[in-house]
Amino acid sequence: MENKIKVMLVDDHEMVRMGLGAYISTDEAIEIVGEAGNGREGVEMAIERKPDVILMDLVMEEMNGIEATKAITEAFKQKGWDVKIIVLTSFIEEDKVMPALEAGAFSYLLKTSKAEDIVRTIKKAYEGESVLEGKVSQVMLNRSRKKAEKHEILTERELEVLMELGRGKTNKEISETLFIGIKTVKTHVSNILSKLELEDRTKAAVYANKHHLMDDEK
Amino acid sequence: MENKIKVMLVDDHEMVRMGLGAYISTDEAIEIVGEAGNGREGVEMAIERKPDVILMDLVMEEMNGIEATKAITEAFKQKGWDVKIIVLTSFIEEDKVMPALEAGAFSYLLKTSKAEDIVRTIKKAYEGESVLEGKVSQVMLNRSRKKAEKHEILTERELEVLMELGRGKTNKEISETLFIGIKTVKTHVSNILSKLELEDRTKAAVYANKHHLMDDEK
DNA sequence: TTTTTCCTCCGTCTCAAGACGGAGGCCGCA
DNA sequence: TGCGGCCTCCGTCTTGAGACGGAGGAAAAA
Repeated sequence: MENKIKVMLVDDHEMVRMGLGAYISTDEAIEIVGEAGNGREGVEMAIERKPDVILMDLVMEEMNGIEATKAITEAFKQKGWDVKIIVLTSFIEEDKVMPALEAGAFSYLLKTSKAEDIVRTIKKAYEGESVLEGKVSQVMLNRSRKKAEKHEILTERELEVLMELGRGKTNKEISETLFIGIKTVKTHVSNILSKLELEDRTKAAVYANKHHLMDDEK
Repeated sequence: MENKIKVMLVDDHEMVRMGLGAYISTDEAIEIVGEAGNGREGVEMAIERKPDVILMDLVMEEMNGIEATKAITEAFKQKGWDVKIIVLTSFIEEDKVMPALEAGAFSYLLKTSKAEDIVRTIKKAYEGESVLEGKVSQVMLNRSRKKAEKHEILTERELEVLMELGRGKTNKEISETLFIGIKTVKTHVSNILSKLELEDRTKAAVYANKHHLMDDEK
């Protein structure tokens, strides 16, 4: 058979690559054309070997799966090639499902999946059919339903203030950080509290932390 | 050769078990005597098959790796048997390293380890030599050095108050929750702030959240 | 037993916080 | 062009927060 599905593995766990490789290769319709241990390698190898399907881990050093996915889909689009990327991850990381799909991931599977399910997903992906783990679609539903996250009704500036609140700063400190007057900060804080239906800055700080609003720097 | 090292795998990722199994079995000195997909199965199977070494994942449904490790070491100790449990996990989960070792884990490896390193660790464990991933020992050092986690110098009562602070409560609310006077709450808060070298309750709330002090109920 | 530590409560005083009202400037949209 | 939303700043007023000092009781340590 000439037209085997060319599959590439990108995962920093050697044993996972071995396990996947071992099982997948037993299927006659599939052929492993490469294995990469991190995102960067994965991107280079993908461009070099033009696989049909890529199994991509998310958590990796050097370059994570989401960046790699984005890089590969962009590169392939430029060249007019086609590839289906299946994200394969250890557990459902809420905040990574959507970014992964936005980056161009085609399917989303958990590593706890049975080997035969993975093979089935590869074949379906090759045929153009997307597979999302049951729990994944639930997460997406939650997203779109809970989309009315309270803090999304805040203006940009108020959100900045809320982030500073989340760091535990006083009005004075915030005014110095954002280069505005203390009175202005007070106004923003008041608006934030009423919009979020909170009583005081402490509750706002807790809110900001629980919603991971300041995960950028530190 | 009769005396092969009897190894058991406990991991809910089928492909990891396959990968490990495939590689390990190629070594003549080692024999896989069982594979379990969660902690409970693992415990039962361990008691039934008396392996010499167990490779144990931490994150599993049904019963996690730490509980399983504890259960197995206790059961084996009662029966006078011996077993070395090697924890094999995806990434260093700070809070789980120590509990795992306390539960009786003998070695601690990352899944990013190369297959041959894992085999080497198995053999060393069988011979009684413990192997800890480099980063793991660093974590332990950090622990013992940073052991002076600020909030550990707080009295029990102050810690309770800090937890309420972390939930964003006012002095009045705290006084009602803990059935003490507002003045008393103020005293505690003052002491907490000076002990933790913080300026106000908001910073204390952020501190409590960052250190996951109220992860019990909600 | 004496001493220390911790939890409890009281009052006073100062100041940051927050509510409320008002106002000017900028920008996008109708 | 005019309207509305947003960011900015001002003042006044009330109150919760926090510092400071003092004190009693219970329980553990010396």
